[in-house]
Amino acid sequence: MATTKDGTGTAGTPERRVVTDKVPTIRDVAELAGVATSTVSRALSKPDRVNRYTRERIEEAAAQLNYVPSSQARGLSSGRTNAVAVLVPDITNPFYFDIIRGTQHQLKAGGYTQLLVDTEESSEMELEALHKMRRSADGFILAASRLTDAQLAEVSETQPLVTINRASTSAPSVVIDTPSAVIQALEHLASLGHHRVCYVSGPPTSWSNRMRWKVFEEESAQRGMEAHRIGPFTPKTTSGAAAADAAVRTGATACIVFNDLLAIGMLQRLRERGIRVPEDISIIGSDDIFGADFCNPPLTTIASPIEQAGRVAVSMLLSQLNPVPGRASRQLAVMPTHLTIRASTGPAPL
Amino acid sequence: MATTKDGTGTAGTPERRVVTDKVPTIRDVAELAGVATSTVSRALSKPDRVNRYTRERIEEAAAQLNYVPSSQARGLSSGRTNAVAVLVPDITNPFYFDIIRGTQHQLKAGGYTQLLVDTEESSEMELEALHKMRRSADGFILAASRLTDAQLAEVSETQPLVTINRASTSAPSVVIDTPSAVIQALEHLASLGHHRVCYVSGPPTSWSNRMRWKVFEEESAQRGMEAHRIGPFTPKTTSGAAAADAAVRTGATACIVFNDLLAIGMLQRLRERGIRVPEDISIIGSDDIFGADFCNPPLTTIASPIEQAGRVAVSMLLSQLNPVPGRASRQLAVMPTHLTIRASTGPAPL
DNA sequence: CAACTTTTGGCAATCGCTTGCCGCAACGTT
DNA sequence: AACGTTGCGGCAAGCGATTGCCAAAAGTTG
Repeated sequence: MATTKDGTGTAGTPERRVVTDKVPTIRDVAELAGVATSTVSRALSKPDRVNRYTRERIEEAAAQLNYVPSSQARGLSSGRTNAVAVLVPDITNPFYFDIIRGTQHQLKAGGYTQLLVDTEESSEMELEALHKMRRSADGFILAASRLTDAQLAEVSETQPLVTINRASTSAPSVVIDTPSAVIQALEHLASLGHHRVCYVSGPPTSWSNRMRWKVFEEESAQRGMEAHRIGPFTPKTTSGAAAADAAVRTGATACIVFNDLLAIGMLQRLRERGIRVPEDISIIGSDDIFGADFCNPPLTTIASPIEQAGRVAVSMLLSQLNPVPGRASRQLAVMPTHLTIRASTGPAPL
Repeated sequence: MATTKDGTGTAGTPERRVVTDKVPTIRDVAELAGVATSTVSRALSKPDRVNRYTRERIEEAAAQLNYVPSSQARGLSSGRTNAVAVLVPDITNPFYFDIIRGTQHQLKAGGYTQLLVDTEESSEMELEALHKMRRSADGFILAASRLTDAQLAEVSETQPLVTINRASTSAPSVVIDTPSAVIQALEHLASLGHHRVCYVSGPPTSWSNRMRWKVFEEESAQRGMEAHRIGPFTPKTTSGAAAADAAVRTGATACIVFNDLLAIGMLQRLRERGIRVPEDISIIGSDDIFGADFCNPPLTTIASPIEQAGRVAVSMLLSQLNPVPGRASRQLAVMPTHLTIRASTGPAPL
């Protein structure tokens, strides 16, 4: 700050031309450069609309005054805010941290500001945010939206949005390749000799939860495995105890768990109860969140490039906001998954 | 801007007054309520400036139109943006997640929007953000600022800000009670019979890192312990391996580590090398981040209410932004700490 | 060289809201 | 009864940019 430069002469009190508490506006720049404000505006946002020489003069003036355009004013007159709201169901959950990291990164790269909102797993709050921020965001990224298809369709009618982990016909989405992931996991368990498997369910409003169970059910049937299902559980470590107990009661020798958080909670409970993982029961989590590699035992999990999902979602949104005439924007991105095998899975007990 | 307005009656297709794609402005509300826009504005932001009856009529009209004021326009004319920027050195780090969660929560409660920025551990980026967002945020929360005292003083001159984990005479701050924390930790180690202790240092630009070492050094001297120091290390799990190796080489029987991330990384490396924790070496982390309780072994750590720190920081900032005449706003908040003893510390080896 | 097209920059109208100032009523006060 | 007070609402001037429209200047063309 306090850039003490004074370009021209400014004879007078030397040194004191800068700062002076008042922030410079486009008019100050225009004055200094000897042009109209409209020209400054153009020079700064549509560079080829003005003569190169003029532009340079303006840029110099702007730099000299340390000018930063007011996003407020800009937004008001242009209708764009250069901000994108990212809605997540639970900031507490490390899974979303990765998404946030991805979106943050990509938004910054595109010159956008990220408005982070926690919807607390509630579709009402989600709708409310969508409504209230309508004016202050150019678009929305909905991570694991809790909205119904109808709501989603309606909302996407009026505002640009991209969903993550929630397929939808009405809005572009980034999804994880669940089927393939679950199949890989079951394959892994089958090869270890497991026959009785259990799906530990997450929030019923979660689309990905429903998807996982669907594939789990079909695929285990196809392999002649006995499929159980317990839940729903809140996807937090604290629900792990209940989940673990329920899982044990089913008699299953292996579980595929809605997410790592829950899986880690189960791990803790099982250890408390003296049930050995993986000797007595195998656990597979999902998401490969921070911590999955150093919990005890390290968790076998369905890994996916979550951060990248955030990035891709942003790109899709931005290309929707600033369409390139020729190219249609992508409507669906499927992120690949792979099974990261660690120590929480092992041969089925005899 | 294609504003299609026609004020008066618009008798014609009945019923079609609502929605019609165009978002309602304050003028629409005023018209519907039969008052001037200024009255609407007041009714909505300074309720007792207008007659109760009038206000109700306006509120009703607003509700009917589904009116949401434009934060852009509001900001432009009022000079306030109702947004606060939260600057963190590294969104990757779970420690900051807790802060973000805290600030998010409190900001929402106060009707503010959170603008999240990752400064990537760089003081330049921090300054740049501070500068660029000057107009778009009413205030700043600097978590673990990397600025020098002088820079901080200068910046806080022009914009309201609160620092977290960084004491400063120029700006209100929320800090962790480091001395007490380190003393507790050393006390714990002493009682377990440790004599050779090592401080595993984090980023040299981190104020809390410097503080911790200072207290560590003084206090261990006072107890006649042999104090080593290694580092600096990047505070990430990946640096843990180097840190672990260096720590072992010092011959210390216990380490206090700059943060949990690094400590967890060390735990992994030690385990790889077959060095037992806590039998061969004890490890104490700091922050009690997500994962500290379920890593292997669970980490003894200096815990502090981080999320609350975020909340407190926001309260301090907001009370600075909207001062209550009578009450001076707090300049310093010290968050208490306590040692959470888990399984990574034990008696010194013989 | 006249007629046209392109570039380039200025004018001024907005964008949607806030707020200082003013005026009108309805109420007390002496 | 004349004169403050107060309470309440309207007028209109901005806030700081963007942008449609226009005119002058510069470049092209036959």
